[in-house]
Amino acid sequence: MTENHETPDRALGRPRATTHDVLAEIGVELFTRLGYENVSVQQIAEAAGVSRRTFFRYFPTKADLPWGDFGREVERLRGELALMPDDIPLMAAVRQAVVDFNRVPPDAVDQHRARLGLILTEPELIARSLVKFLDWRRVIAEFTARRLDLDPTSFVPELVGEVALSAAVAAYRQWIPSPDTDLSTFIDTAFAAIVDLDRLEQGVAAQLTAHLSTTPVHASARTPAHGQQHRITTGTATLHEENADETR
Amino acid sequence: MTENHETPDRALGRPRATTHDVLAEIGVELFTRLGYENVSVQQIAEAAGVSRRTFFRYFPTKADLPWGDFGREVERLRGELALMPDDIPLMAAVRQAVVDFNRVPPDAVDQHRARLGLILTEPELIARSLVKFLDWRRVIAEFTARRLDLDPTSFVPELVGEVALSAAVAAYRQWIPSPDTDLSTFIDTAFAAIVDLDRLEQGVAAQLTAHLSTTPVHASARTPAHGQQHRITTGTATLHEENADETR
DNA sequence: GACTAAATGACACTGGGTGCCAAAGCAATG
DNA sequence: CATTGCTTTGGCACCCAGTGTCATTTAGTC
Repeated sequence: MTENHETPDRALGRPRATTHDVLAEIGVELFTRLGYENVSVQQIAEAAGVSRRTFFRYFPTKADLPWGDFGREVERLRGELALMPDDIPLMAAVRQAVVDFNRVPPDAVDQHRARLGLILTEPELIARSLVKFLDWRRVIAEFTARRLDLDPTSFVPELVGEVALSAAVAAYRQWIPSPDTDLSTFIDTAFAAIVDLDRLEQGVAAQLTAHLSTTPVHASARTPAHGQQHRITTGTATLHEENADETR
Repeated sequence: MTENHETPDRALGRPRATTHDVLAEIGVELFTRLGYENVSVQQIAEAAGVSRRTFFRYFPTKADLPWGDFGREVERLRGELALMPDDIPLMAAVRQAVVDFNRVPPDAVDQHRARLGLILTEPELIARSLVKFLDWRRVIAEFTARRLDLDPTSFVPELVGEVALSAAVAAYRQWIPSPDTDLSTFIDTAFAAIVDLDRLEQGVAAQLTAHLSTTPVHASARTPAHGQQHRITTGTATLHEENADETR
């Protein structure tokens, strides 16, 4: 009930006065324009032509607004993972699924950046993010657990979930303030870097940094469709390869 | 000012009526006994013989209580990192520093477990944890940046900070509900697992799980003093070695 | 004893979030 | 067309977290 999926059937009783999306849009607009703390729920409700009380029937918290229907998104991630063939190594599958999950249509990129910017900038929203990502992490952990035949709450699955989230968040943070960069590339690189973490040396890291900050959105960094093809099937892509590709 | 360091000098003006530690202790006790939401700041203040207003002069937020003086702890982490010789590989140094940082005297283990249990269980405290750990992560990132001669806000340093936090949190979560286990071992193993993430196979992961859940606190899992000696100096400890050690 | 510095306590106020209940609005039924 | 059933809304009262303000307390110092 926390995340209503806007049941499209329902035709009984008093009609709804608004939607999650409308409230979210109004809210994000006000937040980015006036600052999160300077906008009260009262204002958002009024702007949407709804009572304050009703707002809290759509969103349990003011801080949940920028997340929209995140429960739906989490299910999408679950779907991405379900599409991964069993013959792909675990981390390669997670990596690919997270990359696919974070692909947004070009015309929605700016809005997406604004949302993530809000979420990872405003302290109260940063706080909320961890709670929100609990389910996201659990999906990764469950996938890992299934693959390795372990309990989803055991060490390795939880660790993989945690690490995957790390990769995503670190990538978000770098991507947000950098227009004309590709989120997928950041995420993919983050996973590659994690796998090769123990080989970190000055030269490698520096080149990686340079590589990212100057790489525009280009075809080679995007997978064609949506999980059918797998650019990375061996799970052996490393920092060195990334750099070899750059310093050719 | 958010985290007062209980300046021991000061002998002017009206004396303090309480301390951070006293409030924290009372608060944690009430939280664990009655539940976080069922305890108001009013109650805590009364129990400490202080006005509600004064409580908020010691802690900016109710959710900050279980953290005590975390700013001091972060500085301790910085200290641990500063002790690491330059000839130790980056990740090995981070790993060792985080392990050392999380070492608590035996008589304080139960209390520490209670605190972490609260922090990682109660939603509102979970939320606060991310904000709290921002500084913690930054310390790791700054260390990494210094080592690699990069900007602390660039990709690799932030990623290392994020990943290190992942390791710690995943370890906490496994350690909390398991009395008679050693936190250091969990953290150390988490780092080892991350470095070897791409080699994850069924057998390895399962053995790792079994290994951890049955390993009591024993001497070999603890480093003698405090950063002088380094059990892991090569940075090449892997899941396989951990298991080789176990399946001997 | 007057002065100064620092902390406390009381009060008022804002805003988030919840419980409760009457009223609104639409569909189906008769 | 009026009634009934169902669901959502809106208004109200209320609790609690957190903040700004200011007088008051309690020391040490001159």
